[in-house]
Amino acid sequence: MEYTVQRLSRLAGVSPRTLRYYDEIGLLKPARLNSAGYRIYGRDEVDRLQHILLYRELGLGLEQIAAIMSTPGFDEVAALQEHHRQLLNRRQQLDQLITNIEKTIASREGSIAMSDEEKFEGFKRKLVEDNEKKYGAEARARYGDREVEASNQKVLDMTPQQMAEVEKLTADFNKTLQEAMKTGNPAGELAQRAADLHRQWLCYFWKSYSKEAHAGVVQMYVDDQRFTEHYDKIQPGAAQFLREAVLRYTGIEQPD
Amino acid sequence: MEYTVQRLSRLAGVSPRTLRYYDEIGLLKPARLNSAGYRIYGRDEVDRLQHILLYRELGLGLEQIAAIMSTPGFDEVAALQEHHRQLLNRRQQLDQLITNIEKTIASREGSIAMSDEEKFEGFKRKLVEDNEKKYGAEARARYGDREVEASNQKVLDMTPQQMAEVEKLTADFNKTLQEAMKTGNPAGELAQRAADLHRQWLCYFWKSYSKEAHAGVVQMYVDDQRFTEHYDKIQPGAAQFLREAVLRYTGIEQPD
DNA sequence: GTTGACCTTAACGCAACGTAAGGGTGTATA
DNA sequence: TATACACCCTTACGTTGCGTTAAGGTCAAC
Repeated sequence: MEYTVQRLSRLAGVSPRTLRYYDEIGLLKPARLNSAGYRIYGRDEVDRLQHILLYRELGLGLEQIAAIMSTPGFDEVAALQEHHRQLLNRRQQLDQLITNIEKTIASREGSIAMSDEEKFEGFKRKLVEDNEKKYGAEARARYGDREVEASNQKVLDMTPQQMAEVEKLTADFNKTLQEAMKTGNPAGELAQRAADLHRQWLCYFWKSYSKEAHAGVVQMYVDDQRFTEHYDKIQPGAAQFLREAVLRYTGIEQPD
Repeated sequence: MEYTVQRLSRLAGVSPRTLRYYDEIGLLKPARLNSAGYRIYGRDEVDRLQHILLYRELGLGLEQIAAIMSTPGFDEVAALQEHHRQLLNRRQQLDQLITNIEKTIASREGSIAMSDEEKFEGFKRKLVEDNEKKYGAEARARYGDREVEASNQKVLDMTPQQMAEVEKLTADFNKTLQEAMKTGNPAGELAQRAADLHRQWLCYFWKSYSKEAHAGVVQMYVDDQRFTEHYDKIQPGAAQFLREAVLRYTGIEQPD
């Protein structure tokens, strides 16, 4: 079966403009152009479009979708299974929101009073969700599902006061790290204070602290470009510097 | 409790920019400005923001949110209940998508085959959803839940061929109506043909046709600005003209 | 009295399209 | 054979809901 833009658009429930746009950005090229330059789509393109829409439905950006679908070892079934899992997750989030609305209705009707913090509970869960979207798959691969769930739960359980403390800690840590880098010495006092602040910070997210895990995570900061970029915003080379400092702090992999 | 932009933003999990933007478009004004022009939010604004975020979570545009929240007889609890219903709806849609993914996985593994139409099933439901978002609440209020559900179900059950027929019918109807308006006579042959096409069109969405309902719906086209605007795009005065034509067609409220 | 963390407005940037504008194509029908 | 009409094309500017500098006031603390 061959489709022109409009036919395919009707089949899939998107606009012709969307298909042209996807062509323009190279996300979904037509199988061929006819003599007059019309876009002609075939069976493969139908399948590809279906996938694109699935990913889109999951909230991924088109660029990310393109990246995922073009990776050489792209395992379709595995990817679908992963998204199946995410959809289940999202349904859970929806349930939370539904509960939240029900509670709100009840409070409007005067039966329960809600604190300011409670009012935003559903949204806080969303923060966790967004984080999941960014780092979830990799984090799970590295640490296993149980660890990640525990971390998420800890964030959800935080009071606003604790949230504020975490933010303060983050700020302190950033400042201290920046100061420490000026000294250039990852073994110095400032650097060790930064490492300690980093440990404190981690303890807000981990159910238990270990030196090994701490050393592991800063190693990841160096290995994973996204983390590197994040820390390098504080100052170029920050991820590297932090790793050196934490290795000394934990006493693991003592350099000679 | 009083909040500055950043404090409130942290409480609610949004950015300060978002709060300033909401102020800018008049969606959420601070309770007052302090002597230096700082925005100061109070308890009422916290509540209002919570509502805004709830609506936003439901996928409503900010303009629509403002409209809903500013209508004079705005019944908060009723609105919340309406959204509660929509959330349940959305969960159903998610379930549909999950089913679709499961089917896709199965088909990738070679156990079943999917038709091109099936591949987009979950997404077609989204069309219905979007429609719901626009007109759902009012439609339900006017016709009751059962009628609306039935209509949605009919759309979902449509084959692509039927969808195409509907579109053809829509085009025919638009053209005929336009022609009819040139004659200026809502009782004329062309106008009556337009009315008949309109009846046919309705039959794709209604589980049963009645002259009374037909007359009622064209009256609504005139009363409801959004419909009026839609039909007036065909030609100014189209909604009015169609109403006259259909009243003659159905023989209801015969004018003298 | 000077940091540093807040606040302000103004303005441009962004994704993912929607929406004309201006023009070619193709086929059915008068 | 002409012409109508439903398609198709590219180009390009508009939209939503903010993110992100830029350029500059405010204020509590050291």
